[in-house]
This record gives sequence, C-alpha cells and structure tokens, in this order.
Amino acid sequence: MSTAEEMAGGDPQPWAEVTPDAARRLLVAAVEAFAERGYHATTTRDIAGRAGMSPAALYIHYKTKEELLHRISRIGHEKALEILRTAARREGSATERLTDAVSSFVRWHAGGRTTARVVQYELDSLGPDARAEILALRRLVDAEVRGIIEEGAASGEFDVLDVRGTTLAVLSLCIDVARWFNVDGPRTPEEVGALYADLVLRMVGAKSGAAQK
Amino acid sequence: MSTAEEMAGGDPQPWAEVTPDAARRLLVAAVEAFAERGYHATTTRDIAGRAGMSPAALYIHYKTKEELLHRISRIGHEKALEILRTAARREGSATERLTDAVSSFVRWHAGGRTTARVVQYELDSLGPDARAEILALRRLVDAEVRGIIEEGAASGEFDVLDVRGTTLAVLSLCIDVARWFNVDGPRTPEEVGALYADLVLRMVGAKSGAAQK
DNA sequence: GAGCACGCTAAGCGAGCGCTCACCTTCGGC
DNA sequence: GCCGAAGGTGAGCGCTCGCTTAGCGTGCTC
Repeated sequence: MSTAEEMAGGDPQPWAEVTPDAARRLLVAAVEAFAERGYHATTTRDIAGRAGMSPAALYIHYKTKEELLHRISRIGHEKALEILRTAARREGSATERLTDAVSSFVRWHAGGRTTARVVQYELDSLGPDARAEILALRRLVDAEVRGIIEEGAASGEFDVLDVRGTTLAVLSLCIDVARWFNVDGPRTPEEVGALYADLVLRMVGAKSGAAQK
Repeated sequence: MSTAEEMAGGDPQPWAEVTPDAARRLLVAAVEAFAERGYHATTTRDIAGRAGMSPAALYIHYKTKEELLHRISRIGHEKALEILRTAARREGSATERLTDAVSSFVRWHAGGRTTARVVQYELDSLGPDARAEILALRRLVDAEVRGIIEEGAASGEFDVLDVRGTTLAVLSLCIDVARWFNVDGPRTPEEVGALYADLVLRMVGAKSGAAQK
C-alpha cells in the first residue's frame, strides 16, 4: 500500500472493500509479507507485527492464516478479471481490444507486483476447496482473452494457428511479469505494458504494422 | 527421475554428477518434494522419507536443507545454460538458432517440469551468497539469448525495436512454462516447444513466414 | 580376525510455529 | 453511571521444525 505501488498504476484506494479498518491493515500486511517471503515462510507474528498488533488480534478477524491468503487471492483475481473484461467489452477492433487488455493487465502485474505475486504464485498454498474456487476465476480470465483472439482470427484481423495455445502463451507472458518486474529497475509499468502489447500483436499476426510504431 | 520425466525429453541419466548414490537419492527426493510443496513447506523428514532414510541421514551428505536447494539450483542452471549454448553456437541462421534455442529450452522446462519449477521459482529461498551465485548464471543465460537476437537484428533477419526487452520477454515466456505445464495435459513438451518457437519468431519479426508452416 | 572408518539410525534438543484463552479496555445506549 | 458488545492484549499450549548426538552394523585393511 506504499506510495510506489499507487504511483505505478496500482489502485489508488486498494482493498477498500475490506472492512473494518483493522482487518484491512492485517490483510495489507499479509500481502506484503507473502510477496516478500512466500506464504509458508511468513509467520502470523510477522503479519500482526507489520499491522502494529499482537499475534492474537489476527484471529479476531480471520479464522486462519489460510483464510487471509484466500481472501487476498479472490479479491486479486476478481480485480484482474475486471481489468480484462473492461478491455474485452469496449468498442473497437480486436487489435485495439487486445492492445488494451495486454497493456492494462501488464500494468497491473508490474505496478501492483506485490499483490500480483501473491495472487499468481501462492495458489498451491490454498486448500482444495479454496483452490478450486480460484481456478474457476482463472478459467474466466482465460476465456476473456481467448474471446478477443478468436474474434480477431475469425474476422481475418489476426493470423493464429492455435488459438488455445496462443491464449495460454499471452496470459503466461503477462503473468510472469509479476515474477521479474523490479520497481527500482529501468522500466516503468507503462513501458512494459506498451512493449508487451506490441509483442502480443506480433504473436497473433495482427495485420497493422506494430513493428514500426 | 520417474518415467514421465525421462520420456518427455528429460535427461535419461539425471543428476548423474551427484555422488555417492545415497546423496543422489536424497537430492532427487528433495527435487520432487520442493516442486510439489515448495521449499519452505517441505520438511527434512519428508525428504529423507522419500529417499527411504532416517531424517538424520540427510545431514551426512548435506550440511543444511538450504545446501540441497543450492546444489539443485546450480546444477539445474548449468544444464539450462548448456542447452542454450548448444543452440546458440551451432551452425545456421539466427532464425534457425533461435528456433532451436526456444524449442529445446521449452522442452526442458516442460519435460523436466519438476526440476525446472524448483530451479526457476525457489530462487528467493536461497541465502544472499547462494542467490548471488545463481543470479550470475542467469545473466549468462540472458546473454546467450540476447546474442542470437542481436545478431538477427543486425543482419536484418529480425525486426526488433527493443532487444533487451524482447530478450526478457522471450525468456520469461519459456520459463513460465514450468509454472503451468501439466504432464497429464493435452500437449506434449515437443508440441509446446514447436508452438513457442513459432510465437517467438513472430515476436522478433523474423522474415520467414512461420505463420503458415 | 582385530581395528577402524564409514553410513546410518533412534532419540531427542531448543526454538519457533499456528492458534487459544482469560482477561482488559473503550464506548454507545439508556 | 452502569452494562454489554466489540476489539484488543499477554501468556502460553501442543506440536513440529531443522538439526545434533551417541551408538550400532558392515565391510575393507593389513
């Protein structure tokens, strides 16, 4: 929730839907800790400490440590899905919508890298029920991107041999940004978003010459 | 070291450089356990149990649990680097060498997903010294791929705006295969390798019409 | 065939884990 | 001004963790 995240395209009012205030502070602390050290290497004492509370306070708002991860993961996936839906359902050609989808999705992963890391890489730490729920959200994410690519391919705007495989690769490329992106590195989230949108248009064989912007 | 990994393009004699036999069995058990549950969620008792030994046996061959991860990571990165070097330094055009590099690199990540997962995703679990050593290997990996792309761009074979950014994206795409690839899924490592080689050629704007194979 | 290095085990240590419990504040309603 | 609910704390329980230590069997050496 620090300034870096907000400046870099993150939500200006992140986790606003989490109430009361103490529960939100704990959740934000958990996001930071999970992103830094991973779920299993994070202790409940660490989370409570970051939120300025005693270890016991965590259990007033959350039943277990896993429930914290579950809540983070669900809210994060819903946010990711919303970003892609907005891009997929706006006006414009498949090329424009794919550009919008990739650049905004990448901006979210780069700018909110802390959150995105937890959302994308701690899925296996959830129990079976929670994981199944999150996997359903991921299928919706996949469907949004696949929809754009299918439409572009059907209209002749794109040139794609394997729609499912290409969709997988596009999402994979975007998601992996959360692994390598460095806030102190040479690229801003906006730059990476623009670069990746161009690369993805090339991958789908979009007709417009994105090669020479 | 199971059949699936060997059939799918993995090393037929994996971890042969690790001796004595008991040390290799422990290391193979650790790879499996780390890949399944992650480093921090894996106990030394679990590793020893998989290798058919008592927990104490681990400490005869390795000083700590982290030394196991360090050894796995270094051997894995050396193997990955060797794969890319072989492709980068063979005869042929930049297009041919990039195709070779991507398809073999992807085959390794898909076929040896167990190993690749540990190698690519447990880097943060290492201590500062070990992590620095591994990061040096990763820079060599990056340099091999960047070299091919630079040569293709210089000769006019490729059309690339941002060589460093494109290199990053290509490697990112390949590495993320270890996250999503499923041995029981619909695609073989060879199919993913071929698909990804085609997508990467599109990303670098290779002149040859890979779009219509 | 005695001596011994080596590989391994059974038992367990100190520490830190997730989580609980008894109790303490604060504060709005009447 | 009293009261109960809501939200917090300090202490600590039971457990499992990474790792150690004392001792045992086995096979090689001479």
